[in-house]
Amino acid sequence: MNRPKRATSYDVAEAADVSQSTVSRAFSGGKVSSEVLERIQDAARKLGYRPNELARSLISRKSNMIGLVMGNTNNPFYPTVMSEFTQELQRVGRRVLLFSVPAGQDVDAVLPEVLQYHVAGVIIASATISSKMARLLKSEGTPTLVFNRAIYEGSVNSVCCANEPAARLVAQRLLKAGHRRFGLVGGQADTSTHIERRKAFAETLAEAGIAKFDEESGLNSYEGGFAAGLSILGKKRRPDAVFCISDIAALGVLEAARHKLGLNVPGDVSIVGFDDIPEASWPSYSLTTVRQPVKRMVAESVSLLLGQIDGKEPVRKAVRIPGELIIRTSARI
Amino acid sequence: MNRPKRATSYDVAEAADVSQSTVSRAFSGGKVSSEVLERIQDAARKLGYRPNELARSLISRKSNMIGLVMGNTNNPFYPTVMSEFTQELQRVGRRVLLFSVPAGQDVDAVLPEVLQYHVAGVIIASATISSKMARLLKSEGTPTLVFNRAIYEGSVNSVCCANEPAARLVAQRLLKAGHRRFGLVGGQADTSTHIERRKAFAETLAEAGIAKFDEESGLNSYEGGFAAGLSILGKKRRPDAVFCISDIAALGVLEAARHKLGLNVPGDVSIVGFDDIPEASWPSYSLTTVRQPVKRMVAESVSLLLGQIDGKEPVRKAVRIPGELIIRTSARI
DNA sequence: GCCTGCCTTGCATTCGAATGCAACAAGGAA
DNA sequence: TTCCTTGTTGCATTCGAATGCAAGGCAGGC
Repeated sequence: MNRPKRATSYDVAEAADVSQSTVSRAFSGGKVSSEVLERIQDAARKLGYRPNELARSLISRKSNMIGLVMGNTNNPFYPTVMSEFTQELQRVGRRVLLFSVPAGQDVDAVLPEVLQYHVAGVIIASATISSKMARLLKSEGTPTLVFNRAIYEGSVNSVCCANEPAARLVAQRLLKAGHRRFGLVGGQADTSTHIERRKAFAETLAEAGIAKFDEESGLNSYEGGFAAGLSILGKKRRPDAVFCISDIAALGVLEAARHKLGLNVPGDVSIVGFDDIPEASWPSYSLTTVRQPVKRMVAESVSLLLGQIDGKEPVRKAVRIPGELIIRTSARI
Repeated sequence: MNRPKRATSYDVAEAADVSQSTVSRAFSGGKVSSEVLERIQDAARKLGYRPNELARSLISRKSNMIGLVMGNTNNPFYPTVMSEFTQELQRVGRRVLLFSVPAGQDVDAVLPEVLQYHVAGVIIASATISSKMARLLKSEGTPTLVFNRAIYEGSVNSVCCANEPAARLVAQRLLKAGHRRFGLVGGQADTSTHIERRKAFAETLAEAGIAKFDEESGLNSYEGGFAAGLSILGKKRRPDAVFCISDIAALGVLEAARHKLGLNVPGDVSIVGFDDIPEASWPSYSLTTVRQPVKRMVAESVSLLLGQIDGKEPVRKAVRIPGELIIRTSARI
């Protein structure tokens, strides 16, 4: 590999008959007379010169890469999130350095690697952050934002959906429509999304005098939802309403109900999801669900993180974006 | 932002009472006596030192970042691809610098930006590369791989599905099963996936004496497929078999057929897709389709690119991975 | 005891761009 | 004319780690 040497600022400097410093200033917004600027741009164009971002980041001690750490990739909600983040960050001139958390590992393993790249900030989606890592990030001074997980301690910003009012509303509407036996298909038990949605749902039922409901884990995957659906709806006294912590699990439940158990949805059982992934709106499902406004959440996340990078925003902020109940036909509501 | 200074190799050197060079060697596999190595590792642990990847890449003139350029993100096939690439590259110790091609723009706009980061290689997925860019990449000496698009000229490697035999097989099976009026729901007309699949399909029909078939663009999106389905199946003399260039469009066609036009699938019309996205296997769809073996394609892509980076592989290679016809119930076949 | 050779370590330089400071030119005020 | 101001430009240094080369230590062979 005799990799051809790329043109550097020195090459351009020589060609334009100026010093390297001037070339640098020409490309980073410094003061340069218009006549010289033109000469430099001409030379740069001829040589195919573009500043080396690595050198730039090294000397200026600030990179414009953002580390994006993604956990679970089974759930089609997250590809959407990832793609929104990439586009939004790109729009504001930032680059995305992508990390995925390998199945079975946790974020702690990859975060140090992210930091080796001296990213300007870190976004953690679909995963929580241990207090050990929170401390690490703080001591390194790397602004961090956790997406779609609430952080109850530490100094990390977070943006997530207002889970509790949304879950409460779902329970209220189901109750009001006359449902009496409930089921819940959860996600990972230790995530804030699961905990908060479950808690608000359970409390609302309890307030109406319903102390118990069936519960299964849907693992935030289609297959998990399918299995949970079979189990929860296969019983003699099956629920007449099932609330699912994620749409992808809800679709699994729906398929199991219709195609495996021969149930009518919503005739025999109402099914409600959470997320509003694209599939939820397809006619075969027409899933009633809580929409997480991804675009808004992502935009808010990015602006919060950028503010923190620029040192303007307060250190600790937990933003909650309200969800929206989308009524379709999978529930009598 | 008084960003706390991070520990450098000099700090570690001082703490371990060795020179900076020795610290560097300790972290990059050079020769260091075991006694000294231990001292260095102790000091590094205490200081929380990790080598700065940017400085490393700058001096050694090789980064371990791979630029991943993604086009179309509507099609759920690509999130899968992206996630597989991320995991596979991470597995071999590479990082992914992610770029998305903004809607309406082409790859030419983002490639120069990718190169500013002096990535070790570039993977372009879901988009083609102009010959101008191919020249640029060659002159910069950046190994490049195009995924899921055939490249007919230039010196760029590519990995894609063997589209023609697969499409031919679909046509043959549909013919054999007695279908006589055909429809095709295509993707973007200028992509090799569209062109190759369409061509093989058309040729096979022609060989059987069927010169004409209805054609619509499904835009490789659910909505596009839905609209195409309405148009193509809403006619008086509608096709009894529709082949779709992508699963996501096929699902749109299927929904339109069933829920808008009241057709029975496969009773009234057979529908066949291409990709085998997860949704295709869900009972509501049970889509007969051609599976693109994503894992194999990705693994092959990565190994090809790495080979090129290490200077071992030949410069030009077009790998074709055979697809597999997955028979489900959306087609009488 | 001395020389040879290997192994480990340190010194000095390098990658490519940013930036504080000094030098300089041009223009205006006194 | 002289002095001062303002605006450009260049010089020298810096970021943090890798690496060629030379120096030093130590063992083995003679």
